[in-house]
Amino acid sequence: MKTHTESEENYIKALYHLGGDQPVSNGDLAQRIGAKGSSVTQAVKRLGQKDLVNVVPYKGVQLTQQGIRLAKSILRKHRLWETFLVDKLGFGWDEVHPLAEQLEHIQSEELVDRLFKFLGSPKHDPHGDPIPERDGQMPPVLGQPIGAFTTGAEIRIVRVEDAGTEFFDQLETMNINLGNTYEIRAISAFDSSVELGSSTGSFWLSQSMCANIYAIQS
Amino acid sequence: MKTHTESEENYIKALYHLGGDQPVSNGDLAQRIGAKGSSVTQAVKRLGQKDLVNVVPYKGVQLTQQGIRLAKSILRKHRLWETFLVDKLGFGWDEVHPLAEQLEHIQSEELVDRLFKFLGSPKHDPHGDPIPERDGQMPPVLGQPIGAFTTGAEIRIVRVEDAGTEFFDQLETMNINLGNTYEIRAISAFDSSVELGSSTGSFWLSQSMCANIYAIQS
DNA sequence: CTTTTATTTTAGGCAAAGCTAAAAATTATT
DNA sequence: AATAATTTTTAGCTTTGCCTAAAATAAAAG
Ligand SMILES: [Mn+2]
Ligand SMILES: [Mn+2]
Ligand SMILES: [Mn+2]
Ligand SMILES: [Mn+2]
Repeated sequence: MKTHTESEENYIKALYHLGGDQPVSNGDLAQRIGAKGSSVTQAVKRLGQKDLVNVVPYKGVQLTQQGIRLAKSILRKHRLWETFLVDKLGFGWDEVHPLAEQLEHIQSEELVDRLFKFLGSPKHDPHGDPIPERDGQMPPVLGQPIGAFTTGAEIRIVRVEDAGTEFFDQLETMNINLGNTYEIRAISAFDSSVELGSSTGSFWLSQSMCANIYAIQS
Repeated sequence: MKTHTESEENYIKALYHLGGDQPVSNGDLAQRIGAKGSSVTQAVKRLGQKDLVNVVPYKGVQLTQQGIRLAKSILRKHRLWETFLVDKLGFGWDEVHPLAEQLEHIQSEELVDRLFKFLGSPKHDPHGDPIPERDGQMPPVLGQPIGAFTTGAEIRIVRVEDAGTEFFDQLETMNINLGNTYEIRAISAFDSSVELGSSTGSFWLSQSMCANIYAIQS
């Protein structure tokens, strides 16, 4: 197991996010990384020499098996650290991402294993995203958008999209958290907003809020 | 509060370790960092431009007030993370230093504050070294070398020097830990080794072991 | 099937951080 | 005080990682 720079790891993670095992265009990667295309061309050339990606000039970049393995291990660390920050240190789920962006680059298998156990061997992070296992297996991606249910359904919130600070703020002010259960009271034929009900009352959720909140039938 | 590179922070920490607020020679710094003198000359020039150090060519480098503040904040993080790794994740005290060397560079005041509280506002790290306070104040440096006590004294181990893996291994096999209490049974006039006694028996400690173990009268 | 537009790569620069080898300054020794 | 030994600095090179501007290629439009 060689050791990689933070920049390299960020490229690998971006590639995994954008394409999984499929090719990704130079432009998309540049956008995601926040660098210019020319920098990306260079960077992926370096990654190619380390057999982390296959590069076809003008066509796209694709993670190798080795690259995918690395991507998952970084994602595992990212999501474990987010879990630590929320569960143990009491951070809000909107605050943890930038911190995990740093912590995910700490290198130590031993540390990851111990952290995992310390957190109670979690399968999902504070946003409900699956935490890759040691061996690279992925737990299920949970839930479907709230808008996909029908009136009368009893649902439990299991995942939220990372849709920016304002979205998380809105969740907070509406007191919506993972694990909350609601009944679908109504779905507006006009604007697709949804009325959720619980023991404490009911409220309406806009379509764009609903699109970023995932639930399962409970 | 600007943000610093890992390399910069390591230079600052090395300067604090070697000289505190006093000047440090290029050679000593190079040795500590593990780089060549020429690289160090360049590096401290950069630090000088950021007002973290004062450089007098051919004479030495000295931390500024700002540099000292930074050094302490890094040391605080280093020791808090070591405490976390030992107290919460169950690492051995010989394993944590290299990990803390990475974790100390994570930037977030909020994280440090929360970690500090989570750990129970500790004043000393797992080796007994003082953890700088938020404001830069230093808790006392505890204890004196075991060889400094006289026969009959009741002592409690409060600190150990970082004298390498073999030293820590020896501590482990002898089951010596912070907080342990002993009676000084004898001090050899021949080789300055010390006989320590407890309820479970007694044993001899070599002079070089004693020199790296610090205790207080209890 | 050209021509225009958009994307990607090349070429040339720059800063951080390291290296080696040579020059300069300091310190130690006759 | 002069010379020898040690330490420090300069000069010149390397790699990573990012930039801008220009050239090359691919994709879209006419
Ligand atoms: Mn995240
Ligand atoms: Mn990252
Ligand atoms: Mn340490
Ligand atoms: Mn460090």
